[in-house]
Amino acid sequence: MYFNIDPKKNVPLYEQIIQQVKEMVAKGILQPNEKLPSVRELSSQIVINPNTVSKAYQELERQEVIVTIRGRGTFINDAVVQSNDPKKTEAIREALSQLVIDSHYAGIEKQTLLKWIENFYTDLGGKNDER
Amino acid sequence: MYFNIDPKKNVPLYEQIIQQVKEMVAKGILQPNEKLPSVRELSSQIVINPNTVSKAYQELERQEVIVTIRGRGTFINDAVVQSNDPKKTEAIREALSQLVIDSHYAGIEKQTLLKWIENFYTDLGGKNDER
Amino acid sequence: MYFNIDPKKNVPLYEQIIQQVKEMVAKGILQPNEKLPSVRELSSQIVINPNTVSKAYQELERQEVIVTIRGRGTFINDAVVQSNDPKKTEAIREALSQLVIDSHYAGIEKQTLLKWIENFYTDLGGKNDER
Amino acid sequence: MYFNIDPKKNVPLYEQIIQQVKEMVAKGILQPNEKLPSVRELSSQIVINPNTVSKAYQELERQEVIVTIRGRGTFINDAVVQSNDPKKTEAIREALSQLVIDSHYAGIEKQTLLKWIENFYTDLGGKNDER
DNA sequence: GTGGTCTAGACCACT
DNA sequence: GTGGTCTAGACCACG
Repeated sequence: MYFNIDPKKNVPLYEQIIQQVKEMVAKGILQPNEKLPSVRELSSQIVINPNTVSKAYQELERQEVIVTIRGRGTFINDAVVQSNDPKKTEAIREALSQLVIDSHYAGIEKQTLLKWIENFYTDLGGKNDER
Repeated sequence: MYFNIDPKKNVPLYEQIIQQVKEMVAKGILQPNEKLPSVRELSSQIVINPNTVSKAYQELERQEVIVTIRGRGTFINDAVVQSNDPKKTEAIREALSQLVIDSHYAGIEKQTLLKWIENFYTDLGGKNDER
Repeated sequence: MYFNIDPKKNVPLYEQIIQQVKEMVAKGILQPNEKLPSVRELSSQIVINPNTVSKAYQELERQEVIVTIRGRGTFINDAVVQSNDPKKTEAIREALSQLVIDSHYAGIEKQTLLKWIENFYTDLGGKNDER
Repeated sequence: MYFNIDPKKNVPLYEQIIQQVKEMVAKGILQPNEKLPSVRELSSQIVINPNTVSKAYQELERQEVIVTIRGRGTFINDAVVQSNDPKKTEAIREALSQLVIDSHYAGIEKQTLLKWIENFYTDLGGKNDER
């Protein structure tokens, strides 16, 4: 459970936690039913306000990535829930569109983008192999 | 020059303007040296405060997408400037990484992402074909 | 943190703030990671609108002189970033050229200019001596 | 009489004319009593609004760089008038101070600045030799 | 008419 | 409490 939180980024701290938990789950670093550190533990580990960690956990629970069992703690959900929400899909499509345009201005070629995507999926694929 | 500004999005209004101008330039809808609507014009067209449009224009000028000539107006820059800024590149790489993870949770397959990218580049490529 | 803002100058207020922060950083009066006054604090201190201070801070952040951490405040950047931007260099060269011509008309001699430059560098050098 | 006017610069057009006339006079390219093009001539030559040229000429006359003789035209003044205005001197000193700080951030070394000044004075010196 | 600057005042997200 | 965004309205320099 190593977090890499950077307050200087303009991504909110709680959002960074969410992203990294989801990333670790997607990559299989965090396994189903594995226990997460408590809010207090994590907040002292990454030197952050407990409320911020709490907010991240609440959002992760809402997204069904983790579940909280009263008195026992928070755990990774059994299975990755795929939302298949059309709104979410459209949002991602738009974000990708903007990313292509930004790449254009940054001088990044299509091949580079495609290669990156392949690599990112390889990272996720490692998880599937272990199944 | 049709803008599609949505105040309900959590993307700031001025950011939406920036994105759409950059998109239109990248797609060749806006040609080099073409005049943009004046701050007042655009602000009344999309029913927004002039200061907000002004902020967008100033940021676009900083990115060298447009140039403003005092007392005359703002114009698309002669050539698209590609920054080749390593920081910008890394930021895009990270954003793409996060996008892949989000796609994973949204149930979007790799093939879909790759197809979208191809399509987006076709939109940009149309500009080159006309040259 | 003493600012000397003069609304009568034709230099914009936000530009005066930028200049003075950069000056204090270059002279070592403001140290890396030091906290700047909050937007509201500074705006009430120098009797100016908060938006104007905000604009100055945002530009300083863009120039990587300061970093802002959400909900916590703004801080001097760890290291002074030297841009080495050819455009910026050329702009300074031109400004210096104009300044020499203006000096000519103002009856300022070359030796005076050279002496002033030496003095200004002594002010900056004091910082290096303390290292 | 070649002018190099760039509307894209954020220096006002009339200011650019003033600067270039003063530069040409200081370098001896324009000699005392030499006739300047009329407002209409110059405005059509550099494709600019006549009012803008007029404004530049008025300011140059105020600074006693040129003189207008009714019905005959405008001419370079007999001698370069050196103002020795303390306010002007202080303004130049401040501008130089800011320029040194900007150089610091742009990664320009003191030696480079000094060398540039020497070069600029060599350009002016050519005039003195011809006297 | 053009953009640039500034003020006053409001609301919001983040910590 | 922190900065970020937006509105409304004003004044100014420039062309």
